[in-house]
Amino acid sequence: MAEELSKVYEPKNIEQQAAQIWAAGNYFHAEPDGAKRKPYTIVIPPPNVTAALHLGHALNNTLQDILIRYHRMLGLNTLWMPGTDHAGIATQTVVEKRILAEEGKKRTDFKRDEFVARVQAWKDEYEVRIIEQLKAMGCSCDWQRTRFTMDETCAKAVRATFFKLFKDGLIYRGKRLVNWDPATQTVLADDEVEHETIQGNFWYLRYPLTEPVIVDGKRIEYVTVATTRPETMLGDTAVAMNPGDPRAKVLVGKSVRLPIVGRIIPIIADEHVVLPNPNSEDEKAKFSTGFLKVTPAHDPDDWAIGQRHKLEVINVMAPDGSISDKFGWTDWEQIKNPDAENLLGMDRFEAREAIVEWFREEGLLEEVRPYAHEVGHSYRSHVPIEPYLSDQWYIAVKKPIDHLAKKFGTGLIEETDVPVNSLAGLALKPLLDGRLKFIPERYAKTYQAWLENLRDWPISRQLWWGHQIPVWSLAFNTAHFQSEHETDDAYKKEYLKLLDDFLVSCKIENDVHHEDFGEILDYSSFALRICAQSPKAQEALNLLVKMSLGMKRVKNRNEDKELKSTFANKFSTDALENALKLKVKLVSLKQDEDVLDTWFSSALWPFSTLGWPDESPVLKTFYPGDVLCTAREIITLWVSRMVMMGQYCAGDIPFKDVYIHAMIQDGEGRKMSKSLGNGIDPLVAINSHGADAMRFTLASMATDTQDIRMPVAQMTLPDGRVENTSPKLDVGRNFCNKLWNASRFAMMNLEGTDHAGFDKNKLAITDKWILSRLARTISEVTAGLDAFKYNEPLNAIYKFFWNDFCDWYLEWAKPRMSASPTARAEAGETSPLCGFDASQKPIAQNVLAFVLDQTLRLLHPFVPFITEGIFQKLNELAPARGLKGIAELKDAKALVIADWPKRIDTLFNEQIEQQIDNIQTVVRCVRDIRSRCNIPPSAKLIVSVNAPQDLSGILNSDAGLLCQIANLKEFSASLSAPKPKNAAAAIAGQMQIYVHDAIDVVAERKRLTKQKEQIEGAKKSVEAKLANENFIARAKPEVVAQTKEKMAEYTEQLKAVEKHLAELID
RNA sequence: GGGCGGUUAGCUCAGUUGGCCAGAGCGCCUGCCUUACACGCAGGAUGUCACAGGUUCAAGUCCUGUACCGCCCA
Repeated sequence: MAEELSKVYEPKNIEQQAAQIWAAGNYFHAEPDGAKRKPYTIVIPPPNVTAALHLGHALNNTLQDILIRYHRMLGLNTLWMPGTDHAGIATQTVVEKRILAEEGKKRTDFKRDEFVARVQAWKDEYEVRIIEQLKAMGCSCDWQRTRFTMDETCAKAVRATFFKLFKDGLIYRGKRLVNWDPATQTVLADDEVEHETIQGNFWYLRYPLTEPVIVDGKRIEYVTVATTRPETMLGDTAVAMNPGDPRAKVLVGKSVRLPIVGRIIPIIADEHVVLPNPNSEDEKAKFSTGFLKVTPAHDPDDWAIGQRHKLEVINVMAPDGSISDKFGWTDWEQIKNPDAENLLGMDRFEAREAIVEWFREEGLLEEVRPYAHEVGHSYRSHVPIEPYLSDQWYIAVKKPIDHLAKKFGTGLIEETDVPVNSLAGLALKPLLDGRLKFIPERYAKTYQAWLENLRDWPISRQLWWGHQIPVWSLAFNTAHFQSEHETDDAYKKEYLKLLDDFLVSCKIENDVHHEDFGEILDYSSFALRICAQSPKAQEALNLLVKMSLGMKRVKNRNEDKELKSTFANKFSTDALENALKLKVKLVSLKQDEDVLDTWFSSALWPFSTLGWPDESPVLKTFYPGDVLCTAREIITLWVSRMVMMGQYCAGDIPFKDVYIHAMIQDGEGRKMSKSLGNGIDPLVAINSHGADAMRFTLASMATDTQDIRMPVAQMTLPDGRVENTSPKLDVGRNFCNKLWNASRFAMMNLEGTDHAGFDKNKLAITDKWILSRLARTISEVTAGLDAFKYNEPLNAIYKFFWNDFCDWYLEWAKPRMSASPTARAEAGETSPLCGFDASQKPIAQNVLAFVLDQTLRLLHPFVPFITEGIFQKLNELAPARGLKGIAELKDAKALVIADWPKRIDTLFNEQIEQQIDNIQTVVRCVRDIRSRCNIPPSAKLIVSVNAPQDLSGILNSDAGLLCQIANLKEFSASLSAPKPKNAAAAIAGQMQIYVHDAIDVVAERKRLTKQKEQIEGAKKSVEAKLANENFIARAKPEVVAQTKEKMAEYTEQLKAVEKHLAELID
């Protein structure tokens, strides 16, 4: 059977095989077990359904899988919750692009639900691909629990949370400047704005003062503002200057007449204004006049100034970026003049030219200076972004929540303006208390600083793809009541009564919450907003919406009739009656068209996926979770919000540890991206090198730095495609191949292993040595994983497996396991020094099986497929693998659920490790001489060693090991061993090693001279230390002692080298 | 503008609390198809630890400053 194993590791087969075993055993599935085992939970950062996974995802998920598999083997009840994110704007955008490219249609050519269906189809396709990719990477997620941020389970949590927030008064509507793309007429998220440097101008415009003033004896008629966007001056509502400006005393409080427009606007004082300084390095100071035109509706900074000074906000543009009086030019009626009217309808850039020209003609254009500056551009249409004023929904993050005061306390968090019982406080406090930890620690700062300076969270997006905001606005027409009531309050009372009757008769009064009256939409109506939590309440409202529309469009009486009967059936005839009563008084009723920010649903992910708000054993067992593993750009966007919402909704932080991993870059330190074409597709990596190889490479690169570079190289695949891969992947593949072959070799020798024949008293020194090394490795790997290290434990296993186990142990074990003494004799093993003891076979076999078994377990979290494959074969060949009296092992059907190796302190053996180290040194010296003197490997040599008595004794007792591995025919060591004539000599530690009959004098001299220089160099630095009185006096005693020992050793060595060199000259 | 990193061999990176004549893998050079592995074996060469100061008996490691590269937030 062992012969069937291929000579080269072929990942495909073994990946399939292992995946089948895991699936058949359903090992990834977690169920509550009544707290028999400690639970361990990780929720996946749900990948966007926008696109397939890239290498960064591969890293992210590999690291999570390592943690998950490790903890599963530790025996915890381990859940890795998988799923995907709908990624609102990103996904909608890709789909829009594709539809435009393939069908020439725009989003607005579809009805909303038609378009959403198209996005849904995209999502279905990519969700499948993503899950397949994760599986191909070996991720051991609980696939049965796979969630999607817009599925019914998650939607329920979204509704419940929104409702809770709404009820707690944390949700409100407010105005905000958004990134507006006038070409496609959509809002863009900040990260969809690309900053480009533009060669533009500063235009210096004169604004005449309404009354001239005298400053320092000079009469001033106007102030000059500098702007890069003259067209926005139409919306100016103030001119600001720094209060520190010497002219401010006189000018602040005065006003100017805005050219073209004629609006009288005040001069105000604001710290934000940069003082002019023509010699400054600071560009802003260099170009500043000290006067800043303030346009709150068209610039974020000006907006802030406007807020501080309660300035009027005047929007002079239409959504397409043209100058318009229709979208918030509140004083247009007063302004209206031919010069301004001329500008209406002009594109913003046309208007810019026209306005500059106007100023020039009027003699108000003081100067034009070229200026290079950053301008935000739409990543979609590439036109400059327009900051545009619009209404948005917000969550108040610093508002205290009364009913949480009992649990979380009240008051401000020290040195902040964040109330403990506000959303921001709920997220910040656990960090300060040490309950929430970041790894690496430095990222805690990012988190903390963000929360401390947090502004209210805008949660609405003008998109179609996402969770539609569950708020319905009603407007009542006061005209309907005029005969009955005289005061507003009386109207309100009646509206409320009508509404309540409706809600009660629908039995949804507990599922909705409405804001107080108060917002006046226009002179003839009042409005209120209803937030509905349950699908039932939403249905009632939506039916009411439809009925209201039907009423107005009398054309379809059948439809209207049908609606009514549907309503009556779903609710009751009573309810219908109330609905109709209500309907009559309505001017409008509609659901808010916006959707929620994607991060809103993501924030709930750690508990929405577990079925919250339903209290179930699953939620109880697996929430709160343990670790979140993600990238650093997500700390503020996502991590903070999960903690916030976890506390607010589920009453506890969603995880204790946040592991932040590095970002993968290409060899030049650039982000991997589609546009640069420097990305690596994980599936290509898996196909070319194997999933385990990819994981190995990624994990070995995972240190706590912030970036990791992965040189990208093109490679032709077997099917002829040319794809990006990386030479770094070879590292992993080579390791897997080594693992494969060493295991193959081991298994060739394990057939018929006599487990009972093991006797711990017969362990060879090499057995004790490899077990000591193993014990060390187990404790290093375990400690490393517990500390969220990946590269260190992997390195430790790599060294152990390759440099100890394969390079030395296997070589030494070969003869012990070979068929028979006769066979060995035939193979030329005749030296009496390499004696053969038949009783050694089961000892070597059992140790070999044990060490291989333990190695597989240690490696499994990193390279799950190959280790599972080998483990299965090992189970067939050597089913029992413990070492009687040393380490017992429990059987495991599959490695994925096998026990993690236990620390075996009794196996540590410092002395034996030292002993083998000496032997290895001798062997290396012999090999070095062999290589330099061109002695063929096949030549059997005679070697003697001059070394202190005790060391000589040890070497002599291990002569067999030396002979075997260095291919010697004779070996001896003694205190007084002389250097034979024609021998080459090497000096190492306290040993002088003589290889007899190696007579290349030239090579020998070269070698010894070099060694002499080396020793001299080392001696010199040690001498210098010892000559320094301060060193003797102040350094730690053990360091001084160590240095003295070294000094003695170097002195001896130098003597020996010099002697050998002298003899050589003779 | 604020914050956080990085700069160590040709390349990609380790280097724990200062004790190091500075390590690994790849690449390079030499010799090997040695019956597990040429995706391998054996051996070898390779560094002003970005720069300038400082602290210390001792600095790649700690402190200050400079330069360059990168990321995040405004």
